[in-house]
Amino acid sequence: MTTNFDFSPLPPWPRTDYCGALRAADAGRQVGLWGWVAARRDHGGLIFIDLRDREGIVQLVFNPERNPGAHEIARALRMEYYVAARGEVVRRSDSTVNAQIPTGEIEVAVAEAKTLNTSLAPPFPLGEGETGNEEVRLRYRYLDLRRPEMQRNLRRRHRAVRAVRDYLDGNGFIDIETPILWRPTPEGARDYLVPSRVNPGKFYALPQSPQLLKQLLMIAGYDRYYQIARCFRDEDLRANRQPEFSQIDLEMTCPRPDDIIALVEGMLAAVYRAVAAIDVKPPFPRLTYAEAIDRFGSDKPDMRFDLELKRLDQAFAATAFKVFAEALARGESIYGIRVPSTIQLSRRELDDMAEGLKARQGLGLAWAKIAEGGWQGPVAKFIDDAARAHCGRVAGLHHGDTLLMVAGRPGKVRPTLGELRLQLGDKFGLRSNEQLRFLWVVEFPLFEYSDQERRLVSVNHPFTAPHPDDLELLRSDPLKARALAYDVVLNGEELGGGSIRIHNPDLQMRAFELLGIGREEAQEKFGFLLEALSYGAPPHGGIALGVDRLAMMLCGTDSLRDVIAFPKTQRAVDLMTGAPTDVDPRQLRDLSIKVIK
RNA sequence: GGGGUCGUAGUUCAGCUCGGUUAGAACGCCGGCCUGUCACGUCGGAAGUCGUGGGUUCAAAUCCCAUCGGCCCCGCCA
Repeated sequence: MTTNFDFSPLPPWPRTDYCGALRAADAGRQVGLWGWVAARRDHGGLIFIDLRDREGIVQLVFNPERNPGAHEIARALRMEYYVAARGEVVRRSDSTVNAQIPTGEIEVAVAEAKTLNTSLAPPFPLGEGETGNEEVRLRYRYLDLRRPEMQRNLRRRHRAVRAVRDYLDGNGFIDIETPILWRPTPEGARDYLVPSRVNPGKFYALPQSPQLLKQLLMIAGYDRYYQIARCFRDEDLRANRQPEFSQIDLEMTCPRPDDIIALVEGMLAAVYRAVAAIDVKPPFPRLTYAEAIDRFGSDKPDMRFDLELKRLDQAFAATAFKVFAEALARGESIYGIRVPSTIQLSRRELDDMAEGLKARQGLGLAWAKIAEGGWQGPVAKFIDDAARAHCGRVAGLHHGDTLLMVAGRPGKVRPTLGELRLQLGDKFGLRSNEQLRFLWVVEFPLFEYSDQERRLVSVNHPFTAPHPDDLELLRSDPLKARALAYDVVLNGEELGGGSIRIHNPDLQMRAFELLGIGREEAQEKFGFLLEALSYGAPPHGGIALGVDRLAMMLCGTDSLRDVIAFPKTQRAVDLMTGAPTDVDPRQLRDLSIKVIK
């Protein structure tokens, strides 16, 4: 710890430029620079300092003969000292140009320098291309954020958000803030609760999203609303999930799904243009939910590669292969994946794959290599020519391909093969970030059955409008009813989702009933919504997109922590500040809260 | 709640299978020398509760048990 209380006044010269912004054209100019010492090369006589600020680094030269005062200061400089320097930009001689850095054609001959602050030796290197242990990086996040990569990531995120704001503003959307202290909601993720001191024993909840608030803004007549909204969900973390995150949240009156889809396509195109100078070309392809599940085993398929699932029930309708015949007799299905000849799976790899499926999913894997002389593999002999021909047609088999086959309930087989498909994609380098494959998944089901809760639950949320063609199904077979909901997917990552909302109070009440929310509970928890819908609520709908995930894609990283300034660990802890922490008993008393352990 | 993986100098890592002298390397740090380096060079030096606790053993970084923490995944995430 330093005991030096010299709070240096600022130097008498102004900062004229950013270090990293100087170029050959600046030669001859007198400049003032402030920055951190990124490298120090002391030749005993000449001293070179790489000075870094947010725009990059530039080389400072301290010459003991020309400026002994400045040279004396440079001798004491160490890594990460914060320094002000004044001097002339000079063109480097040909032999000393450094082509590796943007400022390499010039350097600054320092006439005067001042150390504005000293620094302890940094606990990890802050240079380009260096990353340390994430635990240490998070503990000293303010140093980690000095690293050029992190500076780049956060500024890309900034540019993306700016492009979104410009685009939505240009389309007549109004930015309106909504409360962070809100009310707990049944359904959905676990709420973060905030105790109310003024109302002992009562709690606010942090919003999981401003869903109902933006609906109320539509009812209130703002017509087009957006917000970069902070959302909170008290669920376990993942590489792409933090407990607090940001959404581009928007809502408009009287949209058709196509209107929202076109709007978002334009927005994403604007973002990619502004941030990455990449031309993404709407319209994006669309798949229905049913098709996505059937062909890719996922509601957010990665479209960068093929390896589609193929239903082979027909091919094996009359098979003598006992395992398949019995599965079909049980009403199960057989799905296959054609692995093209460009991907050669060894016997060992196939065995490992089969073992994995057996152990984790209890599913058996059958496979066959399509060789010149016919099918080869442990089960080939059980599969007759008719079935082979049929598989060949359905899956488009060629010589050299491998066909993977699994029998079981579609509800189990498809997601399992969908997962296997992604593993194969990873393993064989088919998921390159060079490609951008956007996709809309539409016509989600309105409800699904929750084994855990033993009731219907919303696939999207309880305010999602049913497809107008499926209103009758709400009575007869609600599980078959489709929703006016749509998700936008990029490279297998869900970027966002939205829907047309219910604007009729009776229909909304019907939806609550189907979810097992009785009249009384609905009134208590959503009375304000039902009431608002009764006052001339216009039809409305919208969407929300994850800002953090979008930033991840734009930065080509696979961790959300790389695009969030102060993220939390997997156990939802902030390693820098130690939050969450114990609190003073007095605070708890004020809140009428007793902690039980 | 569960599975996997990692934890050794400030940092990155080796050593751990098969227990045995003083736990090594590189980078960083400190000091000397050095006027064209840019990962400067060069000479010298300091630096370790081997995550923590317990056990086995004559002896534990190494084997066993528990525990804490980082990361990845399952469950969870309307």
